[in-house]
Amino acid sequence: MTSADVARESGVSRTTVSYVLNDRTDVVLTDATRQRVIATAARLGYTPSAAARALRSGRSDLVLCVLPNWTFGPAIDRLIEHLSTALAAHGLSVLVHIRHGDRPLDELWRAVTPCAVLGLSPFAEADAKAMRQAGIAVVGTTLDDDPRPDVFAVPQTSIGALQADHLVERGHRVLAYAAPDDDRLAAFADRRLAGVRHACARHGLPAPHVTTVDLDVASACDAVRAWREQGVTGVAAYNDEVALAVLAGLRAACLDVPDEVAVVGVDDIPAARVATPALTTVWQAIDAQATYLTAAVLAALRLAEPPPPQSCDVFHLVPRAST
Amino acid sequence: MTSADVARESGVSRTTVSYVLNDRTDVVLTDATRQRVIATAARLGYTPSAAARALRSGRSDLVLCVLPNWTFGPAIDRLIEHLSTALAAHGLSVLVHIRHGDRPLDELWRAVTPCAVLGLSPFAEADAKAMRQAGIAVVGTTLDDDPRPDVFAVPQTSIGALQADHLVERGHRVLAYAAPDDDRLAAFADRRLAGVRHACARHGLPAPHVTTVDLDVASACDAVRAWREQGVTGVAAYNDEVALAVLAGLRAACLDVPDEVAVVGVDDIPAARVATPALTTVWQAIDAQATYLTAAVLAALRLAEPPPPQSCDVFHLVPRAST
DNA sequence: CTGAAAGCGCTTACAG
DNA sequence: CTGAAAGCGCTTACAG
Repeated sequence: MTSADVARESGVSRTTVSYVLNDRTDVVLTDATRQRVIATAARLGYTPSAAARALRSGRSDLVLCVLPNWTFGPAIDRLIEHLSTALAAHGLSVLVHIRHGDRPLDELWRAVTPCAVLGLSPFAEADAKAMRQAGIAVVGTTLDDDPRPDVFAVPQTSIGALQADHLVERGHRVLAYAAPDDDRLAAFADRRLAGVRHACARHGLPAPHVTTVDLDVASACDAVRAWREQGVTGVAAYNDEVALAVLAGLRAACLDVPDEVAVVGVDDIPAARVATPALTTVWQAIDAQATYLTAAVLAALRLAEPPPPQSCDVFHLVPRAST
Repeated sequence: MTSADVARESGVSRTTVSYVLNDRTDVVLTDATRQRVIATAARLGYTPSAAARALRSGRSDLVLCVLPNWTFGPAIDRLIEHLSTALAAHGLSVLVHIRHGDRPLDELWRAVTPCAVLGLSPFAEADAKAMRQAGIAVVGTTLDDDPRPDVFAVPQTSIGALQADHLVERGHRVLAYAAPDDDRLAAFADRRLAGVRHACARHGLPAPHVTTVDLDVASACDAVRAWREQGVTGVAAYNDEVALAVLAGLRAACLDVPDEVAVVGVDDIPAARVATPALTTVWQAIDAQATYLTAAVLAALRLAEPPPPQSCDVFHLVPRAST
């Protein structure tokens, strides 16, 4: 089933079929011809060969979304869903690739020949350059603020700052940071910790006590006891899972939450809401992020204007009983 | 950077380059020539054009993995990671696509021209047929037992049965099933419930009381009260999130776990271990599943023998304090 | 042992 | 308004 079939069946040339199906308004064709070709193509169930098209034009309708190797949260899931839907409206299909190990990225994008690559974790500069040279639209991600329109900024420091500010507002003066026991998360954890640290300095408080907390009660209990000896009363956890472990540790150590120690997480996972006490957490406006990302991809493809600068307002604190 | 460049630089024809780079052992070439071509290709950083290759051969090195629209758990995440690594050893790249809405699948696979499509939720028969006709290796999934080697069976009923058997073993005679409030999960929830139902019948117990439980305390509390009036003492929850909500409901209703009511979940998410009381749950042997899937894909591509029949032993009960 | 040539299906200058 | 032809980069019979 090729464009030649559609041409023969419609009584026109392949050229005309191509013009019609690609909606080339700059070339003059009778409406009757257009209708006929479209109808024939539909009747025959014709789909242009993506391989041939990619070979010819050097690009495809595929958007490659490269994910880092950290655990998917429901957030990423929803982000991709939004993105897929929005880009589908422009005839683009989103394909997700989960990066693992240090296998070279170029093998992949060369194999896919996407029109755009969207990295949800930072790219190596060499990779980004190579892709751009190959004519691929590149949208990268940074964990910090970044004004460039082709960079998606998820300012992790803001998350940490939000957590710390909230604890300070609740009257806590000695804070701790509960870090995750997972190397893949280190880059994120470090940025969030930097946010907590910065906020402490801003409020004239001592630097936060940093402890790695495994996702089990014993580890959390140890951490809690150490913190108590240091006078800690407020804990910012890397995410809700770590925060729930901390809550369990506090329970095991018979400490009252939030009167003796307050805890704040990040993500607002379902378990946070039904924890005892319900967990205060930071919620991300995934929809707003997805909208920005979509606009950034379309702009990089010159299919739309550059997106308006990203709103800083993508994080919200959800106060609950744990603080 | 094309194969012509490599040919010129190596002083051979494009034919020879193609033979060497595709490891055609059936054609006789001097070792010296092979070495030279390989070295030149490496030096020039040559990567064959996937588009041209796909156009020529009608297939690519891409394996398209189609995911359903339900929330990713860490399980899916790890499954894909295993799969990607194993298939990469055969020169195949895994690309993930998350299906949403009812957008037609054929648009996607025609655009990607993968050599294989792996569905992690069941395919429509028409879709599977169309893909096979296009020469694509298809590996499907079913929620039930299935002996076919090109079908990945995740017998959801076994999960429900495992939960129910455990509760019965702990002495419970009146069971409830806590269903999720998410349409996308209905197919899974129904199969798991069928497993619980079947187990109850097998043990000569009344059918389980089925209640939808939202992920909040109020909803869970209502469900718990209703169950108590029906004499329920054992609850099988769709997954750990629902189970944690049930635990919260029981706490709100001042019922003791496990003495008055026992709860068992599915997935073993991190929060399950640190819940109060720690949540009994069902754990899936993702590694075994990934190994089977890999073998199934390779077999469908005729790159390996059909995999041995799937072990039924992919689920394990993790007993903790909640039962 | 190696090379010239055809052809995969498409798009697009160019010539009617 | 429409068609014949070139060419994207590859693989593979076929002819030396």
